[in-house]
Amino acid sequence: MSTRVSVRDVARAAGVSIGSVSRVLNDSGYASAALRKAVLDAVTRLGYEPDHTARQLRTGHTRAVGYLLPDISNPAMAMHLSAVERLLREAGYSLLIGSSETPARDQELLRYFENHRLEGVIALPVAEYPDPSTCPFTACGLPIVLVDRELGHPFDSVLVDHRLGIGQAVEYLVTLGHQRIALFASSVATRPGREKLAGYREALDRAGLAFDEALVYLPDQWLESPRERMSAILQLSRPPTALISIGTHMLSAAVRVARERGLDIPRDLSVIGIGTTEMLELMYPPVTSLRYSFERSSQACVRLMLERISGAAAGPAQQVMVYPELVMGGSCARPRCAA
Amino acid sequence: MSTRVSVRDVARAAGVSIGSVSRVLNDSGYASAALRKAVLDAVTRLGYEPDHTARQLRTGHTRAVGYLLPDISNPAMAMHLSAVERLLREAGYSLLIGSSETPARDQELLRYFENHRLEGVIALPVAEYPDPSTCPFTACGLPIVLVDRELGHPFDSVLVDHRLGIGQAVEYLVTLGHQRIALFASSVATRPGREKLAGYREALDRAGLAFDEALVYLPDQWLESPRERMSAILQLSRPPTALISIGTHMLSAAVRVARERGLDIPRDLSVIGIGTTEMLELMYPPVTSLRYSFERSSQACVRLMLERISGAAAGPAQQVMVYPELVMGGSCARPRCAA
DNA sequence: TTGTATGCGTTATCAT
DNA sequence: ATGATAACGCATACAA
Repeated sequence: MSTRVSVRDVARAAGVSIGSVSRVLNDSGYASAALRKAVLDAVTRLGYEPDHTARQLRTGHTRAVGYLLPDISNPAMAMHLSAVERLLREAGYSLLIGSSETPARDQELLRYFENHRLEGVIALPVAEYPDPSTCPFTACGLPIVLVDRELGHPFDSVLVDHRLGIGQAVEYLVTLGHQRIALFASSVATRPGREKLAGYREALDRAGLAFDEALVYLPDQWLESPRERMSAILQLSRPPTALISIGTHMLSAAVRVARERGLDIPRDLSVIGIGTTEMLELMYPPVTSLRYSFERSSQACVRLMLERISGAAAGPAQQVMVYPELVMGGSCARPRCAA
Repeated sequence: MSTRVSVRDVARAAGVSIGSVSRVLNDSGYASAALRKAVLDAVTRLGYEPDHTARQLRTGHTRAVGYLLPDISNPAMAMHLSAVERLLREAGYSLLIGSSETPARDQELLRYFENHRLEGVIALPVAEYPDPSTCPFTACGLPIVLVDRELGHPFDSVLVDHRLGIGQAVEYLVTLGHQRIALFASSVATRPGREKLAGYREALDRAGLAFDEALVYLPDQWLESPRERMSAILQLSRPPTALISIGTHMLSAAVRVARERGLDIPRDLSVIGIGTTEMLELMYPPVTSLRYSFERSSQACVRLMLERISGAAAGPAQQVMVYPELVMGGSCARPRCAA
């Protein structure tokens, strides 16, 4: 591999100074038409491409942001990542990804991002830090946009209104006549699970239904699998007639257990999924589900990030709320023996 | 934000020269125990972190590789990406991702990666370039590892033996008594579709069955949706009794059409999916499917890349083959009226 | 309008 | 064994 051509080579070939080359290429300062042409000709002739590393060292900006997430292979996260990457690239930024399965990795990755002089971090921390003084995000000097997480200290963030969404789902099921509704969601250790549980309880209250702990599965650790829990729930003296569940894994496990027991969907069990269409299309009947737009969420993320980087937003942390909607499928019906 | 601490600050605080600081930190050259301690103390006291950009400019290596893929939100690709990211990071490298939906973007991204001085590129090009002289990958000076693609010019690559996999799937169905087997896969414009078609034809030949073009759907453009095609296929005078299909989207669409027509799986239609467990678990009965290990594929990718970067592999391009296996579910049965 | 010179933070090559 | 200094490729303040 021959050594790359630099500004110096271009300057020599064009018979001008390196300063002039730089000025023409960056449209900074004055440059006569003749000089301009000479430089541009030399550039194309030599196939010059500026070295990003050197420019970076000189100007101090990398035009790159980091994306910290617990698990890239999670389909929902991958879709969000995908949209963010596209939007940032359109804005001239590139994306460095880092997966952080543990809180310790959060800190490590943030330091890594800082040392690489990234200009900001979009993050879905795997855990929330109750104490701001030990929270690595608080300590990080970079602009940060949180996705559906709360970290005590106020950060720019894009939040999904899970509370509202679950409320709608529960109300819909109640309208159909359901009184025993199971909820499978993620741990209350992070915002999505916490808000879903809150929305669930609020909606039950509004409907005058009792909250039954036995019907909710919000695993902190996976001591008990969704399969096991679903089995136990179906053996209750008063089993649920409806299920609201997140994601592909939990939902598929729960539904399979139900079907293995001979239950028909929606005749014996109504089901509402939470997630994207794509994955849930596989089920038959198509599952009624709670969805929100990744596109909108990603746009908000990128907007907040760019505003913060450019300094357009210098004030306090901003929150953007994204609203889910209930998309009707064929997985819900009136319970068989409505009370 | 206060200005960062540099080697100079550390040197001053430790009462030594910047050269000594660098030597201690990089374990290069000599350093007495006393000097060593003084430097290390100053480093921790000031919280010094080396600037990656400057180091990069000086040493010429970025310890970063690019990952070029058509679509991050594709679950299979996301899983591969996820594993690659983890393995590379363990080896001290970071990953810059770039999604390229069109061939024009391939070139743009590769140039981008070159200018950013990445040390290599792992790529799943969206299209294959028949003419090596117009292939941007051939022009790219960086080490390249291709994932399940062939680009004429020999590149390091990790390939899946789709031909073998489809062969197994067809043979299994033939053993059950099927004679009309439909195939839904990606376009023959890239390797996966091409190899699948080849494996399909070979297996039919071996079984003494005729190839019927009407039963294969390998869309180049999506002029016709999987739904439409499946509808047409089921209206044939001799409709298929079995279906082999890739991915979540095609498979779910095809299966849904079949079910809407009242067909039962596996009684009226046997189904073999190609992809990962996770997604296909949603179906009931669980779908028999062709799988290969993303972990193994990713490991091979990273190994090839690191060998090429380190210079350990200086010879001709290497190919690593990954073999799929048929995982039994409950979506296949003998055809209703076996000939 | 253009050329020259300095510095970004490191590493590495020289002296000492 | 350690300290001074050049150079990586670029942008820019300043001189011309």
